[in-house]
Amino acid sequence: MSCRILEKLPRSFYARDAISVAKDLLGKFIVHRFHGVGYCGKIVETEAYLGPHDRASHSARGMTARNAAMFGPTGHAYVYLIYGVHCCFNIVTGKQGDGAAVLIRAIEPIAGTYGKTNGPGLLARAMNITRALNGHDLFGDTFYIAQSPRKEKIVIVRRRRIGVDYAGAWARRLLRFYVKD
DNA sequence: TGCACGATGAAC
DNA sequence: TTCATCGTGCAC
Repeated sequence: MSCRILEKLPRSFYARDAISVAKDLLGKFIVHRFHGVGYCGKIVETEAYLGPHDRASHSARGMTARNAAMFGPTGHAYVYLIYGVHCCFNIVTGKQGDGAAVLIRAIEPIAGTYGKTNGPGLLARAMNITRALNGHDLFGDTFYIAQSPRKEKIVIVRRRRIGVDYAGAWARRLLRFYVKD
């Protein structure tokens, strides 16, 4: 499959503010190899979670056993369980200790995926991303983010984040990004 | 030790 | 539109 030749994103890509990373991740590829199967998907929707000051963020209430990975080194994965059922895949951004991350909400299936991919829980399942990958460095050979193989023009749409109404003013900020259509 | 809640998904 | 479902975090 063509995913093998894709170039990994440099670590400096993630060492920026979550908003920039969330926008720039659109169109990039997630590659995951597991039990001999290669999963590959194009990122089409993300959300930025800025850090402890962002009330909608998991890091808003300080570091706990669950969200420790979110305060870890940039470019690592933060995978958590929501509603006791679904896994959600995030990428740590900024500097270590920032508690900032970008949630991957939807992908476009390229290879190896099964089922739907248009939701945080669904895409994790489709790509076999589990909590075993929590804290995983995204620069290994089995799980990483890669450049888009060809330069394509994408139209980015900004919207409010989903399911964070409890976060007050933070819930209204336009921190969700997706590719038009 | 108990309980309320949620960055959801699937059924109806 | 409604509900199942259960790991977390926090109250007691």
